[in-house]
Amino acid sequence: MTTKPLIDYFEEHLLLDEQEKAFVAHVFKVRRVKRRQYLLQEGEISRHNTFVIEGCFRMYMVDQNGKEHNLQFAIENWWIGDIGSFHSEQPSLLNIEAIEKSIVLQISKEDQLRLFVEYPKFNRIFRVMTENALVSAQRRILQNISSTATERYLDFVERYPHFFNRISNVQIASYLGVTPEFLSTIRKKLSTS
Amino acid sequence: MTTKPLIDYFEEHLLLDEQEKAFVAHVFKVRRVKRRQYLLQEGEISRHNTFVIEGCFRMYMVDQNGKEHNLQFAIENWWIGDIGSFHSEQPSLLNIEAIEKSIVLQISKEDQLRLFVEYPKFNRIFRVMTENALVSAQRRILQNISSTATERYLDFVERYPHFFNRISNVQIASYLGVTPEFLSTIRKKLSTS
DNA sequence: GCGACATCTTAAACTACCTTAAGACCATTT
DNA sequence: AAATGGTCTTAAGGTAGTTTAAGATGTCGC
Repeated sequence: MTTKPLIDYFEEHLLLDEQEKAFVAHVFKVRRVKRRQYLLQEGEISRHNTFVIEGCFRMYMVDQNGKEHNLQFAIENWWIGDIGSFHSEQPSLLNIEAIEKSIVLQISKEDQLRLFVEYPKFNRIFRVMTENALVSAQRRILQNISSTATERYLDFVERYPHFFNRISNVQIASYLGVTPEFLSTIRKKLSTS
Repeated sequence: MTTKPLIDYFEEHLLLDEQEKAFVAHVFKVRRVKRRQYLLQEGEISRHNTFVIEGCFRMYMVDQNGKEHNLQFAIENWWIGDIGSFHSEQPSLLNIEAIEKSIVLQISKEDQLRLFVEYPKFNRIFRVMTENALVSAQRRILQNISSTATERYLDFVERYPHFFNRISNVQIASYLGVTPEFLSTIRKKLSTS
């Protein structure tokens, strides 16, 4: 039963009855993804919401100079997707790439709407999930406008130790908003002090 | 009827019946706020969710060096509040200060829970509102890690022309994550080119 | 009309971060 | 065994942003 981690996740918010569990198992589809494979590419419309069962992803934007900037990582029990594109049905500016061989559960927009209409409880669960994501995003904004790169790096290591062990420094630098070279000098200063 | 702008706002998402409108008018309380008065101060628990009828606010954090960093502004028809503290009932790290003499509508946590339970439609409205806020926050994160201060300033002016005319450059600099002095040199360079 | 106070600007010295380029160290592929 | 490509590091010179201090302007209470 591949949907077990997802049902467990939902039940951390609200308990589900058998009918709801069955519906979740029915509308979320398993998908296996190779390393370097994309769930979403710039220009496409995001048609699915994705929950990670196993593996690791990054979501990034490419700027005018062709440089990549990581907005988010996702590992086991995290959600990933371009909410804006998913809702507005406009082409996405983001890319979602598997950093490791992965297994995910995906729900389509139509099924998610059915989920909300037929089982209103999920409106509430998704509202709380989104609120939590917003709080994290606000934390990161404040950190970006108030901290040095060194402070941001230390906070990242402390806050996401599991990410830190799985993700290359190139990707972490891109998440923190510095060049890999500068992250390297930060790490050196920290290790020799 | 002071709640009209709020009901109009809700109805941009979903139409309300008379009962729902009456409940909204009942649970949202009008509050008048002087310039420089606070809706929330660091260390307090956020007990209300606030919708601005008239006036202007800023929400900011104070860092270890005593410097203020603006997370958000809010004018007519915007929401403002520390969602994290409101939900977790933990002391807030944020301050919300009136930049202008203002009028707001506030709902308590208990009433908001009643709203969600008795009129489930609002779960959906608030979910969508929160999703939109999250998309904006993500945009800002990407901009912070990928753009120069000049680009961020130009984007701010274009995106929020009404803010731009009402808010001092000191406050805008604090929102953009630069010193007021540097914002001044940015503005000079832009005006002489 | 004066004093007190906030806002905005300018400039010089300083620090954080970037660019470019190169070399070392892997893990894969051929 | 050699070639390839990704990761991490080091270093030198450049640009973006900060700090401090000072002066100009404007606004408000009295």
